Amino acid sequence: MSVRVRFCPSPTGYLHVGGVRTALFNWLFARHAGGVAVLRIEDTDLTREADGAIEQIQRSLDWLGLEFDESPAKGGPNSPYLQSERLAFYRETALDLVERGLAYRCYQTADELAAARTVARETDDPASATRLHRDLATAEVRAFEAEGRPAVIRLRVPLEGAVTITDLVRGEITWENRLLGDHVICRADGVATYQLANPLDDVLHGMTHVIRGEDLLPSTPRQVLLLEALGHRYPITAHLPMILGPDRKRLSKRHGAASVEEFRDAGYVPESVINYLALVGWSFDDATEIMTVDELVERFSIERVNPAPGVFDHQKLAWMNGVHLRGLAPARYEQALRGYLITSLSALATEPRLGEAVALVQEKVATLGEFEGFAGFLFRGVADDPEALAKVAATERVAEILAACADAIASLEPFTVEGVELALRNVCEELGVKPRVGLLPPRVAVSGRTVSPGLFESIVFLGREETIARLVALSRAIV
RNA sequence: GGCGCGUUCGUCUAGGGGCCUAGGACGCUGGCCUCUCACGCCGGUAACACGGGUUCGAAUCCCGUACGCGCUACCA
Repeated sequence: MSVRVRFCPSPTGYLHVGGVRTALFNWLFARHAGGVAVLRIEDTDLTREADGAIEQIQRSLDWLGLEFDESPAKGGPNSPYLQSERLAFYRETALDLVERGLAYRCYQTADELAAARTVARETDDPASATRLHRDLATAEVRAFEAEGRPAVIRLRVPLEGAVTITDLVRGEITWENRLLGDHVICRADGVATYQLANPLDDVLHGMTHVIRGEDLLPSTPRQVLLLEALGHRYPITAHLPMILGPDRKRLSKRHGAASVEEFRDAGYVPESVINYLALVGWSFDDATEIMTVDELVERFSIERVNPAPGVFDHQKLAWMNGVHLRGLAPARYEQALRGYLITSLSALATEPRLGEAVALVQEKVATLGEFEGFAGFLFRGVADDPEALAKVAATERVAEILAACADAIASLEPFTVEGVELALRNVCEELGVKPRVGLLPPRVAVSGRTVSPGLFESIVFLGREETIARLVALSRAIV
């Protein structure tokens, strides 16, 4: 049977790092196996739904290039992919289980439940609190109904036996049924809970594997039991390790950037986000780290997933982003850069010569976010940096150097990178100053800063007139 | 409290009984290269949680302890 997996976020907010990793591993697993990846939205709890969350999740996946074969947006042969569109069916299923005695109505109020729980907690049967209405007499049921008490539906979990799974990441795991308790599969308002909707949809969507976070591991036995009651077999599972913050707690917004969009807005490129995330919890071998998406697809295997949780390392992601940025084909770099500048509402976004500037910065910056500060002078005036100004002003014989540079540039022929380099080095030699000293004034004159892309390339990019104008402007500024 | 999972350098990891005086990468750091920055190159730093077993031999297998995390909702 061909592989079918799903990524099923609930639309409670943006797509966070942990979610992306789950989406990515599912996607890699499917693509590697030539199977199908499904995107399903688990929106059974409308009260928790955030406006626009579905669109935002889809947008994030699109930006990353993780294309799902079946999804709410795309549709597919197993519609719907939105749980809110299948509520009636979940309810019927729950009712059917009640009919068959495999589930039952529980009329406990929240207070009663809470009280029972605290008591049961101290006993050797802590799950008993969930079973209080498991065997209600008909008269009692009638009384509750007459009272108009709302009821939830609980699954009648066997008191004996155990559930054992063989997780692809963790191996064999067993839970005793009696410790599980009778969990709620349908709320008092008639809407199914995750414990019913999720496994049922997995069957309806023909899932062969369930690849999800370790936080969901404890709900596996409940879902296995539910599907058994329904006469289905639970898919093969693979529970991925959690992604932690530096404090070893689950990664969240308080640890800094936690959503895909934040990384995009910080100038990260999908190539590196994917590569980095693939490596938290998985590795190919003892040395390979930098990989393209295609290579990841080819090399990914769930067996090599590490069961231990991992700390998200911003620094390593930043480094990796630089590596990918440097390796990007110029056209792709320009595309990514323009996309970045557009979303960050930069005026540079429409510059026609952006592509030419790529060659000057590609080796220099680790994120697209540095572009504007680093290379903005190529498109507008020099940067305003008093410190740089002070530093040139303190340089010996600045005026002389600037004048000589201007002269050299003025008469230079041909006006090429090599030509400019030769000319400026000659200026240094004639004035008897080392290049690292002599090239500082023209660098500040041209860029406004002490740190810049290659000086000679920058000068050629700006052109003869503009360069001379800037050299002159600086000499005037420092006298 | 109960149940479950986990534990190799600060971090991500390789390792699945002898190849390990534990390898790679990020970070930090010394140096080289160099028009600044960055890249690159050479070097350094730093780990098998602890205690018992099993075995000729354990980072690797088993048990226990400790610690961490997750779950313990009419949230997913």
